[in-house]
Amino acid sequence: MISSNILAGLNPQQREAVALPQESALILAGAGSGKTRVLTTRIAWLIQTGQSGPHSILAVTFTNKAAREMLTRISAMLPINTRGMWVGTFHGLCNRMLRAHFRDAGLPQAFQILDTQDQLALVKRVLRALNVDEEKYPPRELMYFINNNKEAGRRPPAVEVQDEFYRRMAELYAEYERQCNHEGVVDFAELLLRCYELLSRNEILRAHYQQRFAHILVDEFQDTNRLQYLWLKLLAGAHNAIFAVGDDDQSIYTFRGASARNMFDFEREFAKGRVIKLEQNYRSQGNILDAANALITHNKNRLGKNLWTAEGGSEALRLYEAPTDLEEASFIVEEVKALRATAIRLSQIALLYRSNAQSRVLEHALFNAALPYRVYGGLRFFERQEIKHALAYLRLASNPDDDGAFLRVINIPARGIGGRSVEVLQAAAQQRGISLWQAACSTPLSGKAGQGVAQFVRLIEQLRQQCAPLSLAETVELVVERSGLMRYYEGERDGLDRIENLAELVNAAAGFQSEEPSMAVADAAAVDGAAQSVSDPDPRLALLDEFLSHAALEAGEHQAAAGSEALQLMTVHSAKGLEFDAVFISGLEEGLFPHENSLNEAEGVEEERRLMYVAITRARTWLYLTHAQTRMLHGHTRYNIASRFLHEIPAPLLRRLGTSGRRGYGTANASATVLGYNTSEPASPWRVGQDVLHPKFGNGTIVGVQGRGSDARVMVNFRQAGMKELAVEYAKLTPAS
DNA sequence: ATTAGTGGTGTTTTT
DNA sequence: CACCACTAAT
Repeated sequence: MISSNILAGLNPQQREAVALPQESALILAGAGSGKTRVLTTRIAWLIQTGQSGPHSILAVTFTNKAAREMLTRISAMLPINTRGMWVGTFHGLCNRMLRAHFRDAGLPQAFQILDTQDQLALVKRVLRALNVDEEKYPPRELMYFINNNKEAGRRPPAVEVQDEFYRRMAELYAEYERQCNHEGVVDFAELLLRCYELLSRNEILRAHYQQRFAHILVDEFQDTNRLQYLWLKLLAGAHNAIFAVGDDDQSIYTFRGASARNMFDFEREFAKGRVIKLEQNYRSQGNILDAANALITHNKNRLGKNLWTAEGGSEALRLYEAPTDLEEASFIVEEVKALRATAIRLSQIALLYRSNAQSRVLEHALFNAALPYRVYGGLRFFERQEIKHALAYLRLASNPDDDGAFLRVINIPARGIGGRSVEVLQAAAQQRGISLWQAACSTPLSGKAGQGVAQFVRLIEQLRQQCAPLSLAETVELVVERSGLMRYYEGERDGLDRIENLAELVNAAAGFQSEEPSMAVADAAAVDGAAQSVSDPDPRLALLDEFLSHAALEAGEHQAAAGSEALQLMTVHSAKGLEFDAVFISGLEEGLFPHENSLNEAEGVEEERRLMYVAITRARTWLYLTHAQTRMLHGHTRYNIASRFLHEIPAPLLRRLGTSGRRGYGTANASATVLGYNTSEPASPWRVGQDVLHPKFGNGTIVGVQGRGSDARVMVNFRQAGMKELAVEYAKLTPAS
């Protein structure tokens, strides 16, 4: 049997999972237990044993990285064309389906996708158009409100309103929707909801896809939200098998609506008891795994699972307490150099942190030490200002009713159209129920602004015509040139980088068109018996729209050359699914990790702990845990105590490195300056780590001190009342043991 | 209309 | 600190 090749090297549980019959099942797979391997091998096995063609397989992941990884691995196992398979993120797959059936979904062919920036801008525009008080209805909050509701599958009428505030929020949600439909744009959540509604309302399409995808495989199932669950359920119908792989201990996206409930529901509704646990870890050495296991047992809400490894004992975890964040960074630099000297590749070393803001200090130190590094996250390629400008022109060329794109570039480069003129256009558009573009075409303005608008209209019209016969790369090149963006940045201060990025955008387009022949046409044509849903998309325009979708959905993950020998810097969230020989987890401080915003939420700390669990289990051999006594944040020095998670790791697993750990308090003058204290001043009783009693809030621990003398303020974490900032002069604090 | 400068404010994590 | 929204000066 050929299939024995594929199954070789798997342990009994993995093998059982891969070769399950065609029924739904839940695979509870711990970190490093070969989850991705099982998933990809399952696909290969289904195909190789002739149980399924590539055409019948749909695999969903959460990140584009994971999707690519999966395709690579499948191609390595089987010499087949993976084109027939649907492999991608929920958003990517929904987009693909909506592009193929835009008419049935009630969308214009050239519908555009809003990223978070665009969405927030649109929300603000809606609020402004209605003269809503932004103090009372903060744009951000409205955006979350909209997204949360969509992710729960609720359109405005279905929103439960308890009070006036939420009644109004629901109204604004409806207004936002109206505007989106007008402009032909969809946000991330809309992709999912719209696709779900398309399938649930259109029987022909639903039947088609249900018949097609006999095998649905889901990675990182613990991260699915309600709507995604319902979407899967719809697609599975009564007969298809869902093979779901997940780990409740690695659920770190509940803030985005992910719910462990889905795992319970799935087991009940689909798997019906077919649950396989993968508990053998092939990644980490003993001590690292012991630390992870010990940590996670502090969580109450678990399905229960314990990882073990056949690997023997190992290096202790290394713990380092730095006086400042700067010294934490230089410690890391030194250790990285030492690791490199023992022939560890830089690309096998990761520096992890809780929030993106922490990367600056690290980057600075690495730069000075001339260590090559690569930062994931932060500002991505397609989110850069100059790129967004260029994309806005492209969007207008495809869909001129996109008001967001219109506003972004109406006066870039400057055409003499100021806020005043834009307001006139907006008023005209609103009054007549038309887009800004239509208003610009039909509203005569006087003077310089009028000329500017006319010039802009002509430019866009020219672009639309001239692009028609061109390839994607040529289109992008033309737009970048003719829009005047190149010239505009030639005159700017930091324009050089931006010009390079614009050139890079042309390259990206060239790469895209060669590797991504338009799918929408083929997908639509593949639906037999649904002739009315087959639209007649112009393949060239479709390719431009696919490129624009790609820009929104995949914001350009690698900006540095992938695979280059560089240190890997990223947040813990983006490290999920990856593994490294050596891992540094930095900033292990109360308030940072666990993040202070999570302390007030009911399940907040448990999620932070899962996050820490994810971080620890990224490491194969070496794991460094670092924290700093003081840290610059938001322009202020903060005084932090060690993260509770450090106390939850058994002491014998840890080895303290370096200093006395107390350096910086009172001894060296340099440190005293850093701390902002005058060394001659008597030590204040209010110090980080001090337990205190407050008449109203009860017992707590000081976690931060700011200022001194009568201005002094302390941050106290109260056991009952949570975090409070108090002025020492007024708060009746007493030291407690 | 555009620019520079100011002051106030907020902030996790990501498709 | 960094991003904004608003104001004053060109």
